[in-house]
Amino acid sequence: MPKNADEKRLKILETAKRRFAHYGMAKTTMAEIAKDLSFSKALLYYYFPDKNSLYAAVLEHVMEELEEDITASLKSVTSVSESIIIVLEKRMEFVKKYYYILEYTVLMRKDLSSELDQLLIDSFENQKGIIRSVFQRGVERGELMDVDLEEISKIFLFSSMGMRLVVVKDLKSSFIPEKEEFDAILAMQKKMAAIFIRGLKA
Amino acid sequence: MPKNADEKRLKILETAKRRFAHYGMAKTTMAEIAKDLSFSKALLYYYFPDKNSLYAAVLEHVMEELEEDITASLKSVTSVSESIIIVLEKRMEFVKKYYYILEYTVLMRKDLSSELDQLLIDSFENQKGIIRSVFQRGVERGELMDVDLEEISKIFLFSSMGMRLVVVKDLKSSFIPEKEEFDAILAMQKKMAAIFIRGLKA
DNA sequence: ATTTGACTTTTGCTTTTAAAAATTCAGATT
DNA sequence: AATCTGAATTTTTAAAAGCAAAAGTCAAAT
Repeated sequence: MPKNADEKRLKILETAKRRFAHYGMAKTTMAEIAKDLSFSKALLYYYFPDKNSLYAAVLEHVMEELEEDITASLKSVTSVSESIIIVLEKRMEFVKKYYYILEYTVLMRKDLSSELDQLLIDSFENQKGIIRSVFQRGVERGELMDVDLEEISKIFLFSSMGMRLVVVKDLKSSFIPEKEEFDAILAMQKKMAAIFIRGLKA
Repeated sequence: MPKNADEKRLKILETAKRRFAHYGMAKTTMAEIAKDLSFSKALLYYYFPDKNSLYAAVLEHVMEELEEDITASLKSVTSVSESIIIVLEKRMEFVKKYYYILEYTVLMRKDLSSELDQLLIDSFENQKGIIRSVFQRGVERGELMDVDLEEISKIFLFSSMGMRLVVVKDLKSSFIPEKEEFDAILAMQKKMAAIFIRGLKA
């Protein structure tokens, strides 16, 4: 049972997350979220100014979760190759788990509130930062040659995210991709990463 | 002045190409094409069964032009790096020139006639074939290590096409990308290619 | 400071429908 | 017979109207 305001806010966030992850933004109503919690609809508006902000908060929450997860997993690893594999795997794991929240939002990038849009940009920058620090450690330990880290991490991220998009374009009829498709893309991303990293070796 | 049927067919194709490249499929009417040529609308239907087929014929024509252009340019080059750069440059040149016909069609991949869809698949395979033969020559001359050519060329193509898509997603409001955007993507693709190829060196 | 039920405003569908565009065809022309 | 056309027909598209559902507001209660 929530005791104070902050806890209640969090409860709303979690319930909304479940709904959004399963049905997406458009197919989730504020009334449904309220009903799940046995709150009044108006209460949701007491804690969040509007639906968009609630969605943005959920998205932010998910992205923080991903970042923390990746950062924690990277602690125990040193080589660039292993690190990148972990990043790719974690990312795909989250994409699978929160498909509607993550990819669908990215795909709908056009006609998105500027708030959400900024969040996606931040997320991209964040991912790039993670990649960059991985490469940076590689350079520092002499594993990789000295390169423009900012540029290289951007290029790497574009390549791997891009591969994903090429395949998404292919998904004709069905809407939610199959597990096999996720796996196939991940396999390609890993292969690409291996070649890419080899190409950066000192 | 067209003298026979084949010439007239070609005239139609060229006029349609101009219209489609400039205004896209949806904003080009059969009546307009006919008017450009001072033909009757019905005559277009004598040479092409329907609008879709005409569009498909135009797309095919453009893709053949691209392939021939690339193949010819590759004749004089031997190194893998130079070859890939040529492929990337030519491809971007065509994307710029026939923006609506090429990218727009790819972007609209969903809800496309199966005829057009097949054409895009063929085009993709074709591009992959070109890349593969470049890599193959590299392997044969001992420049590159021995790899699964089919797989590697697919991965390379996905990466470079994907980078393009990531950026296209970014294009918020405006519809036709600026020259600078094309150039920026091309620069990234080249950089990625350089690292990728280095990663494949024997 | 929280919470809600009742109320107002927006948004997102159908349905309607008129115009535009695609497509067909009977017959003319070469 | 192969080409070609004007006119007619069918299909799409796009704007307008109506309506139900969902978003969002607010005065009053706890």
